[in-house]
Amino acid sequence: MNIEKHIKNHGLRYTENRAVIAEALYTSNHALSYFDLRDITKGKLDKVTIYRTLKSFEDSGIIHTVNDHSGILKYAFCNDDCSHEGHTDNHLHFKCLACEKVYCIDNNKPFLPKLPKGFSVKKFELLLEGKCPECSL
Amino acid sequence: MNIEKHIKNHGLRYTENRAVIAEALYTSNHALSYFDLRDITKGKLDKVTIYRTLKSFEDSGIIHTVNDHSGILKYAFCNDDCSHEGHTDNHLHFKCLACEKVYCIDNNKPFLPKLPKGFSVKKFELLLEGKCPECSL
DNA sequence: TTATATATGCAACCCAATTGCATATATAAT
DNA sequence: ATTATATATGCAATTGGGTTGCATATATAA
Repeated sequence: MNIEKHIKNHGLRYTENRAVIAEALYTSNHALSYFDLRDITKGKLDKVTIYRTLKSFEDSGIIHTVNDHSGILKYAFCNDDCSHEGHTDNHLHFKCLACEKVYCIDNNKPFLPKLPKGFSVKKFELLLEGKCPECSL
Repeated sequence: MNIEKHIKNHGLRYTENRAVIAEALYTSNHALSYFDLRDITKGKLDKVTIYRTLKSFEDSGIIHTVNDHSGILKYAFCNDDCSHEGHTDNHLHFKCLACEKVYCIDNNKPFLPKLPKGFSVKKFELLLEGKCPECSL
């Protein structure tokens, strides 16, 4: 993964800050919050810069937001299917009730529950909660 | 549905305010926010009273919260399976992208996607988005 | 090399939701 | 019924994640 190219390929200017944030999100195995990123960058970046960087990344399809109902938004690196034109809809997130980490999990086989007549589905978001492998040991 | 009994059966004191809020949630076909309830009660109830009533209802299993990622929590009446001991896990919510109403829909046949080894699921929340019957006409 | 668009930092702000505290009211005890 | 006690309510102030305005800095285009 060439972070600089990846950022530029999504139509964004490359900066050191963006590289650090993108790198952190890319290498993490779970979704990161603003606070995670603030700590990772050791408070060197302004809050607004981090939030705006995340917004730019989201708009351009580099990352997507994860709402785990904690009140704190989290962000995760997108696979290659995402772009500024839209994100893939197979969002499946797993939140560990012990460590509270949120993992992105490939939803290999999309399912769709039967809905009453008249409802048509454009996208969905599935949040599973339980115990992650680390916390199950 | 006897609202007074229902409230008392869940271990809460019966008050006029609670009756009005419970009634509104019971009769609505979609989840209501604090703002919806403020309007329904014509601003006669204090904001804190509404929020605390909702909290009490949720804690006692009368209602459950619905997070539709709008930044405003919504609340919906529970079926009889819920109590202070816990809510049923079959949460399935449908948010209309047109009118933005959120509907609770019975998840008759629970599904569970295959997860990588080590993940165990305690509960899940599924949010579907699309068009509701009214907005599809 | 200069011009221009975008990125960054600081301060102030937004707003859904919560907390502290005094008062009112529902239920329990007598 | 009457009093005692726990809970409900209202008001004011606060919290906290996230955003906006604006001046300055920096990346890219000309």
